[in-house]
Amino acid sequence: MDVSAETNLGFRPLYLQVREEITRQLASGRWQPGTMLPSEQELARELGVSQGTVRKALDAMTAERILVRRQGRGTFVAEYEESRILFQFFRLYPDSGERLFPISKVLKLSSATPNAREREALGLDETATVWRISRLRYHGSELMLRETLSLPGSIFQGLGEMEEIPNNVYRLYSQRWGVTVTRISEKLKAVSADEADRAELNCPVGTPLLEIRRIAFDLHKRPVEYRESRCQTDAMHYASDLI
Amino acid sequence: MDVSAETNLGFRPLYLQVREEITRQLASGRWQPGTMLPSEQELARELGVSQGTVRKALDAMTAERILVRRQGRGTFVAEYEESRILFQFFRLYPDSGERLFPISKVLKLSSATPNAREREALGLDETATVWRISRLRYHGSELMLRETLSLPGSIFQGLGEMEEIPNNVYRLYSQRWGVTVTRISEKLKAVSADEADRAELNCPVGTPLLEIRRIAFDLHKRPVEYRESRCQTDAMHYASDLI
DNA sequence: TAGTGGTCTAGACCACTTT
DNA sequence: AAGTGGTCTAGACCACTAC
Repeated sequence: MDVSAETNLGFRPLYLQVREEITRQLASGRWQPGTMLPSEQELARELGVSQGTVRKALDAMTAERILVRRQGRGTFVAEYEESRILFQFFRLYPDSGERLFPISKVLKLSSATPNAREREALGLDETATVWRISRLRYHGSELMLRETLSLPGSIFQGLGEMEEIPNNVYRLYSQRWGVTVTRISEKLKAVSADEADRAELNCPVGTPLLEIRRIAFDLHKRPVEYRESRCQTDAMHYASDLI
Repeated sequence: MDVSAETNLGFRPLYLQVREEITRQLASGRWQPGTMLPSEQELARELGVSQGTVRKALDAMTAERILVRRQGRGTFVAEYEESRILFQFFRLYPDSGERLFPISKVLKLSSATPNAREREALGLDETATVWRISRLRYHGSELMLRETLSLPGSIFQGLGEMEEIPNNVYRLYSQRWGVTVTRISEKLKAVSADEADRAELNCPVGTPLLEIRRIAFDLHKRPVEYRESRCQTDAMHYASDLI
């Protein structure tokens, strides 16, 4: 058999290996959100590759929004500032007027055995536990949606003892547990308001609501949050850009 | 005044100029969808820049899904095959089972003066005309949604004389009018089925429906299609990935 | 002025496809 | 074997920021 005619299956570009190594160091906590990475030249020396190869890795991570590069300043670990949450992770817009960061009011924080949907979304079994956070969210003074967040107890240890859950939970995950949310997958349906919706959202039973089922993934593509939201869309809409 | 301290406002990277030039030639019809572009080396010679600069331009256009690059074969103008439509431009999925390209049944094709929403979406005024295509769409044998497409009469001349509108309208736009859809923006709401929905979708008045208002843009970022869809989501969902 | 990322070039070599 | 895109390197220079 002529070896030269074979396909080289084991091939893995150097810049992808570099990206993985930088991701590993990031996950291990070498650089905190908001801090600067070493310069391209320095990383290249550290890793024993050329500066152009480091650049390709950093560019890929910038495209994934894990890093932020600023010409003349440096390369930084992305933070969960409100503007980023608003633009990257939140697709609900008011039909008219200014966009505001949603205010949250927590109704309940509890621990439970995961139900079927939580198990499937988070890859858990019946022996696991989840935290459940029920909350309402407001756009300004307008009640917008109600939702329940489900979080694996194994990852978010001690969550139940928190006195207050902030509006910006992704920043909390990052600061308290080192969990970096990088990708989100959402499934939408139109549903009818039930009795619970009526009680919490103050709308008649039967009102059409937008139901959003979200799974959030971390740096290692591990599911870390499952969320079910039910949203009134008479004055809001969900925006989606297909590129 | 020290010139060296000023910011260089007029700066425009060469690879962006190259991208624009290639986009211009693409829009002018030099290469049809599915055909191969000249090699990087050849384009570099034509345009008087280095091969690396051409590569950067082609990579950017590939990221925009205008081009498709295949190692060992060449760089091709993206086509509107069904798989691309399904993955890039169509976000509705069955809750279970296989995804199918939606079958369309045209109910009506007419010409009209644009209403307020059409004027705003397509940037038209009261003196313009639009084509309106009303149709039903099926996933297999399952009726999924009803929708109306609105198209500027000035762009899609002669559309009214067509005997049949194919399922894949973006391929039609491309083949017949040289209109290349590259980006789509959608706004979603949950609404209640009205009398017209009942009649066409065969569902009770009051059923929650997912309403999708879509604007499609061409190579020059010009709006070329406005679409309002109303979809039953008891067995389907709308998928959205936030990255 | 020094340091950072961004652009541009040139060339070598690799992986993949086609002939 | 020839031709394509993909990777990797090295170096020069540009644009931007901070000091």
